[in-house]
Amino acid sequence: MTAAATSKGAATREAIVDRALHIARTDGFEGLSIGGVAQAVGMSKSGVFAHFGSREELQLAVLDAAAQRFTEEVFLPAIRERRGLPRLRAILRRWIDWLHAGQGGCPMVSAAIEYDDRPGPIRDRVVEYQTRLRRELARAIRMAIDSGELRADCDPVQLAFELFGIELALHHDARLFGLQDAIARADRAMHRLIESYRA
Amino acid sequence: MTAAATSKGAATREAIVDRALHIARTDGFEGLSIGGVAQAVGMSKSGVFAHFGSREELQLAVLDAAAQRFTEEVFLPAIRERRGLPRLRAILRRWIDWLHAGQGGCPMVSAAIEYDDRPGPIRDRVVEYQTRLRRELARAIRMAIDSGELRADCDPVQLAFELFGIELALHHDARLFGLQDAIARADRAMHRLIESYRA
DNA sequence: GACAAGAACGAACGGTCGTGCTATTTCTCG
DNA sequence: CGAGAAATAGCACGACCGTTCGTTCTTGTC
Repeated sequence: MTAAATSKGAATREAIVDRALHIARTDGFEGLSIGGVAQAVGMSKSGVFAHFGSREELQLAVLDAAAQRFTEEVFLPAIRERRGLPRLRAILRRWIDWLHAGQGGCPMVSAAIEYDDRPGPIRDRVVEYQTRLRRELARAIRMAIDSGELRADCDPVQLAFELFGIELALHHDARLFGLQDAIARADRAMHRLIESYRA
Repeated sequence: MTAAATSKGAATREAIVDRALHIARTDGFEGLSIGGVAQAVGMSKSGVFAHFGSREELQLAVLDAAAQRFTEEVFLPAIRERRGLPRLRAILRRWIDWLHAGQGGCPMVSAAIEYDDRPGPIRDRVVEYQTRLRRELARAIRMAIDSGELRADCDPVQLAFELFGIELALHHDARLFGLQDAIARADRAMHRLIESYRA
């Protein structure tokens, strides 16, 4: 049937994307090459190529995979926490963990810097994911306002911007200056920031 | 003599670096190619190559040029302001201007993301420049503490970290979401942050 | 076990990459 | 002006790039 016979193909495709994501963490998305990925998964170039049809499609697939994992490891577990500050704190906590989980930098950060000046499908999708991320973060903040834990005059979008900045600085310092100091700085910055918005 | 006869060569070398810096703004440092730069300045590949001896030396020269311009346009003009908050504010002001002055993202930000996981001379120099930047920023903050404008219990390194995060978020949002909103967010965030450390 | 469909391979393509080498042009200075 | 040095061009090289094509091997179905 039309929907069947995808067991083997889908499995190797997943394996390819997984390895490619690993490569993109250190070499960036523009550093992804069909040949390099093929060698990493132990396949031929044309074998890898056949799964995507173009390099750009491979890059998009890797970007999608990165976004999906971020959602699964940062946002989804956090909804087990009570709405409001606990959930917001859980998101920030897991976000920090995410930034230094695997080796190599966050793929979404790399993609944002690499394509912020290059129009095309990849940039479009980066904007889409970053917009969604910021919206979800603002949503969690808004819940903390509604529950009375943050002040009513707190602008969720503004706080989301400021928290995002701390995550970026953490990402930067962790990779360039050292992990432990960066986490301490980020923890303290977030604590100070949230306290300044406390009801 | 050994120190003479460098007029013409140095001039074209500067022109090459200037154009290369322009390219690196949009394509990143890994996007720099001898051939691409040569075409941009209207020279032959080997002509450009002779000035640097390797691609990496060209990349380093571009990185140095970016750092020098940043110092000239952000830090040097700010020392005309009185020590303390005015000078700190001047730095932040010009830093914001710098981020959206030329088209293309900030080369130092690109370099930091591109090489944070790639050991080598380029990464080493990026770390050096970022360390210096953070130290100078902390120095300006310390002056504002000494002058009594910021609280004595303010940690200069911590505040420098937090301000740096806002600049990164500004850079990110300006290029992905739009300049005006990002500047407004960053301005407000910096104002809030500094007020929270006011004596 | 036959057969069709999917998956992977291997070779080849035009192109660009960085890097040498050798001429040739251009500048500099006595 | 002319000698010598510096600057640039031209060409070739091996390697890798993304992509195409035809073939082979594997897989699942009757």
